[in-house]
Amino acid sequence: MPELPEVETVVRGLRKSLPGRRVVSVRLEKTDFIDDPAALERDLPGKTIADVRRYGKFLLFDLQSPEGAAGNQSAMLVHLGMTGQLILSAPEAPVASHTHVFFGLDDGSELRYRDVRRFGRIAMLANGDREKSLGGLGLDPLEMTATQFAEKLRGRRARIKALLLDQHALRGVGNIYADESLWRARIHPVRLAANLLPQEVQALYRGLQTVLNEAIRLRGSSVSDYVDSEGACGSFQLKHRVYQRHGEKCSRCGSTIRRAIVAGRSSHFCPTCQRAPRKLSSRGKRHAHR
DNA sequence: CTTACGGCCTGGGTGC
DNA sequence: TGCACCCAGGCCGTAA
Repeated sequence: MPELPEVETVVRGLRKSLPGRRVVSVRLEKTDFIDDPAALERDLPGKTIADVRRYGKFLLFDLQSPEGAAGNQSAMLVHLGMTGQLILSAPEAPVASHTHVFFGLDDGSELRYRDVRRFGRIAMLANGDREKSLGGLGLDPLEMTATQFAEKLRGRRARIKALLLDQHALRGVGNIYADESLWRARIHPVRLAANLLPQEVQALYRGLQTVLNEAIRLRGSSVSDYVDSEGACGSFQLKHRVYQRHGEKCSRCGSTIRRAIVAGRSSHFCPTCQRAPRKLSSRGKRHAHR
């Protein structure tokens, strides 16, 4: 599933060839994941892609009108959801199943959007819409300081796993990198953010940055459908220590990795390295035997 | 306001 | 061969 490192890898790939390219055509198949399909077909052709950027798990295509000047702040927003792919192809290349959008470019190449589950999203953003769509998002985990991170956790009674996944707190972290960074910081996913010790917050900050940077270096984790803009798999899935490794041995202590539902998501952790808290929360339902 | 949780979207994989 | 079921990420509505 595309999270920060996967989206970053796609963006870096697209930046090698898209800036300066003009979109000459848009062809749509299924459109139920597109905010306004008619607007996409009407407004995108003729625009030049000035830049491609990542914002959390979103890709942002900055667009320029041919005339220059007026109405020049438009952009296209893409979220890959769980199975979304953006792949640069030759127009004559075979079309993979579940390919729903074809962007024809002025150099004769084609950018294709493929999404098996269609949990992704595409939207055209006019001048003022950028703030509306992206303004509520939290800190970028690779740009924040340790102090900003600690500040974000302070006083929060939510489980740390839920907070890591909350895009309004941090932008870009998903299930894989939440579990992997918690393992590195030796923090159990049900711990309340406010109860983390300063040195644990520090360890989590470092764990997040280490895991995310290493995952970017290895071009992301290909666990389901993820591939980069050239259709190639990443390899960070080979470095996962807990994610989807339940039943295997912890590489640090040899205990058996467990899986449990936390914050509505399956969570993977080492029960020895990542100690469960005594009390789950103020309305804990555990009897606390022993 | 904060947090928790269930439901919804979809379809590939799994297990019977 | 079929088929019910699980599960994924994000988001939204509801409840406490």
